[in-house]
Amino acid sequence: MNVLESSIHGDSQVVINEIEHQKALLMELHDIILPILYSHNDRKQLVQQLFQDMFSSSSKSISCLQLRCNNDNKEVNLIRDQRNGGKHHMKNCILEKEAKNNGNNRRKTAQLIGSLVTHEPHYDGYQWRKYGEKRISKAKHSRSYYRCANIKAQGCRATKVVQEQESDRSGMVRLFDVGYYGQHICKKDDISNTHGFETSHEAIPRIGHNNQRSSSTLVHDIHGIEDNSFQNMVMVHDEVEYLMKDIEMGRALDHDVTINLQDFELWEFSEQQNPLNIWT
DNA sequence: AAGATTTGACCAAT
DNA sequence: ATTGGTCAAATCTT
Repeated sequence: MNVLESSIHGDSQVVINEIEHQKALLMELHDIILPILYSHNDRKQLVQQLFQDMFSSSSKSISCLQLRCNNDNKEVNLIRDQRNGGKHHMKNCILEKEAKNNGNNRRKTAQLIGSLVTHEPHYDGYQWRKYGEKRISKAKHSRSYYRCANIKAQGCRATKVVQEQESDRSGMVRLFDVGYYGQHICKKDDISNTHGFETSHEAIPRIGHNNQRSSSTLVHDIHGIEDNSFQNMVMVHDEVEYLMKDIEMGRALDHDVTINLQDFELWEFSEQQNPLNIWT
């Protein structure tokens, strides 16, 4: 790994830290402002919605960055293996083994390839179809099971499992554990409806409010960018759009965060191990 | 009508 | 017997 690559991932960590910092400040501001507005119910609702939108937007940015880093690492490793003619063969063997196990679909056979904790479990750049939900003993929230939407068209057998965590601060923050199983073998833009960056699953309902969205989180018109040599890459430029929106918000809150657009494009070629340790 | 989600049933693992 | 992952019919949405 060269110095440039190292600095690129370092930058992404800096951005994540800054956004986390913004979120913390937002929470503080939220706790200060809400009590002041106790007698102005109409404004209070609006302000609460604005806070919710800003918080949600920051969370999306972090999710994007985290997943981005992970996908880069996986893709880069794959490309390196292809160059070396080595581990890639092993990967194919694993996939074949998974396919052969098809007869036993009642038990999970795909290996866990990663997990993360996020506020936006449905916002990871892939399209998923829910195929089950289960109440888990001793857990407050049920667990949801999703398959890649490309299973029919391309036989992509990737799945993910989402479960909301029980911890909760002030009712405003909801955290979800997301586990990813099996590698994506699909090209994402083969799905008929690729306008949404989020999964087609309905968005997580907002707490203590109707589901109307303010202008800041209105429908994002996002389209995937496919690079033949980097299939399954997430949509770099669209993430940058999101990030720029969040940076604008950061400026509004008087936090000076700078992002070099070129850095994000360069991530596709970096070879560093996961610097964030988000995949456990 | 087609596609997506919900939900109870089924079944393997423990 | 219990748990949790998956199936598939029913239902909902577009």
